[in-house]
Amino acid sequence: MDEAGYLKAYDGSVYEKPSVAVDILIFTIEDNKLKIYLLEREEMPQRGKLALPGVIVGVRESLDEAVERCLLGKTGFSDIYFEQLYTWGEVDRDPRMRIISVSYMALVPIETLSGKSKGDFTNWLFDVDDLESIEERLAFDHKRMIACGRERIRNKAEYTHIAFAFLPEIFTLPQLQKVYEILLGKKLYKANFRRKVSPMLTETGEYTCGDSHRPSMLYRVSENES
Amino acid sequence: MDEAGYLKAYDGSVYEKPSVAVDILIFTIEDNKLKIYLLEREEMPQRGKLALPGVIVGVRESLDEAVERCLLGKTGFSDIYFEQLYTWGEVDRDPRMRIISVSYMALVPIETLSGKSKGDFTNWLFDVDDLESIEERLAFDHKRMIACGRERIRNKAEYTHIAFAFLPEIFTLPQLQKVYEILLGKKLYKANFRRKVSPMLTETGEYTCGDSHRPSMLYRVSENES
DNA sequence: ACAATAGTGTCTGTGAGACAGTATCGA
DNA sequence: TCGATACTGTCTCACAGACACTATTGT
Repeated sequence: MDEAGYLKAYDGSVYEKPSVAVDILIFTIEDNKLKIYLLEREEMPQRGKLALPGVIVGVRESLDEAVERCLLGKTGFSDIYFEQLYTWGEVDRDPRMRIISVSYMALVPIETLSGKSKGDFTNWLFDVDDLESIEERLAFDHKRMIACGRERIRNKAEYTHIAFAFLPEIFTLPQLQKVYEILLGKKLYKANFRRKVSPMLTETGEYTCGDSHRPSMLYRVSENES
Repeated sequence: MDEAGYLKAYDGSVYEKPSVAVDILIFTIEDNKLKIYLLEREEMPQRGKLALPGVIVGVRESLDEAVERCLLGKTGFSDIYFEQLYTWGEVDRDPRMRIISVSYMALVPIETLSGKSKGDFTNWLFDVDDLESIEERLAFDHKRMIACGRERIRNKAEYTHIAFAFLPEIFTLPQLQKVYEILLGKKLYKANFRRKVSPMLTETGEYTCGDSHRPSMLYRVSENES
């Protein structure tokens, strides 16, 4: 019934198919800013413009597998948290051909990126809350995709634990608070914040040191949370 | 570069493409229950099983246009509220061929459905909170799609106004409360509920009558809301 | 001693939850 | 008058917000 890209209907007629891609919004926190990983396009059209990493979905590959293939190829990592965002299906969103894009977002601690990196990642990290400055350089409809991801992060920071995805296993409460403030885009009160998050954390008993001020206790996420 | 279903890569090789479909979860409220519209499949495979209405997305048609085409074809209506839910991309979710499904949910008042219906709709409406009883009759992976939609409704009922999509323009507060109770799956306190919703409603001044008890004021959603 | 940041105690106001009461229809 | 449902008043308690206070490091 399905032969290599054509769809044969019951009346025998044959239809063209759209292509399907996944595009990935890789977010991280660097210099107290929420940043996104973008690549400079090397091919026409839109050559030189900034684009999300993405791949065409193969016919024998699930969407999640395509995401993992893309993440592994672009960053050298597997084992990264990601979730589906939205599927963009306008006819003319890509000038080359009809292509439907399933967007995902991945959240990574900056330590992971710069640690085993191949190539210099930080050159390709852009402040998400200052997109205006690179607005003209963004390819296709990737600007609104990023806006969509930014909103999702803001919302999910309120009622889920995505903030932890930006931190290593062990972290301090001031670090965690800073992440929340960046994701939510507003200052928080220390005492209230600590009351709120402490029930889901476990003390390690260890402290930071060498900071020329009072040390900070190190925590990890409790077993039953995460 | 793109010829009728094949994707030609830069090295000249040619890849097969997946097909793309939209599947629609049409929800309504009937007999104080949240129900979903399902069709009995007339073709193999899974003939006789219950399936969501859906269509294959054409190459010159956006996802939203495909949804509208499907809604119009199955229900005879345009102008229905719908939103995208999730995109399902496992390789073997359909035994016939590789097909990626973008699921949407549509919310309609039962009056709209039964009003200008073509055919008897209520025969195809199933209680969403009693899926176990028809679990074996559900086609493909449509059961988990419905579960996904059910959850979305429960969540969005808390912080958005989707409840109104199930009601006509004019309604009473007891009616509205009942809708919320069905969507959330729990009883609410009358006084608290009224305090919460009344700020976004406008009184019409009209009342219900003939009900053998105290009449109920009729409301509509205020201009700046909805 | 001082700068700097970590961490705590406590007051206040708002709002959800719970429940008891009053109002108004048809029969 | 009574059954039934619409609608209102008010108490309590938990918790977010706000702010002032104490604690502990390096220099």
